[in-house]
Amino acid sequence: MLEIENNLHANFGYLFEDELIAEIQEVGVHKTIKKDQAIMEIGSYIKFMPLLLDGAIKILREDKNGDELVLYYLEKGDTCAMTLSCCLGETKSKIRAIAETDVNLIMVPKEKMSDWLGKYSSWQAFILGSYHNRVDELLEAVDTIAFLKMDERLFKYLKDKAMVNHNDVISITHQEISEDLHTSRVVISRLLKKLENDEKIQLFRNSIKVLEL
DNA sequence: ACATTAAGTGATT
DNA sequence: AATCACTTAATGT
Repeated sequence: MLEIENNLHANFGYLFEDELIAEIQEVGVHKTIKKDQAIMEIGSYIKFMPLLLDGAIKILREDKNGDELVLYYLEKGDTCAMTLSCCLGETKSKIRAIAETDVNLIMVPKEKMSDWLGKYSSWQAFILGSYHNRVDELLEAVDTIAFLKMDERLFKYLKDKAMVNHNDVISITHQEISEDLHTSRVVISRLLKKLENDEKIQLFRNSIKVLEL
């Protein structure tokens, strides 16, 4: 429990007043989620708002055929923007969230969200700020998909992944990458080979090392 | 030794 | 950039 308290202070202390931190501790539930576990599914209602303490979360969009597309990652100190709009509007989630790494987070009941908006200016700033950040990241994702060619998208994907994992060696198969980027395995294999020839990455079985960060 | 899975490649659209 | 068809290489049983 002490650990969680320290964690809260470390990640959100510079943002929130002590009273707010205390309230979060009171009503929030600490949760640990293992790598690859789903945190939020498309169509599900949201009852809690997550505050990320540790780890990274992958945010995906999915089409009717079940094909996925990675939008962006959440890291410590972030919260999920989808939750914000869902909680306020009582709508279903339109995205899917999967734990990229083992994740530590605090679930805050959604009722508290609006309570705190009036009560704490730091909370208001945080909510507005993270909403702003998410919109930015979403626009970046749109740019990436619309304007970058597949090879650039792929390299960006690898760099982002290395970043959130704090590790330049990524454990993944070509097949899995192709699913995240919504393309085929053959295309990924070929582009990866090109990137390796350009000495931007090194290829191994089941893993890739990113050289240029 | 055999089966399975991951990755590399040429050809076609 | 997608798909097919095939090969090669690594790994599991």
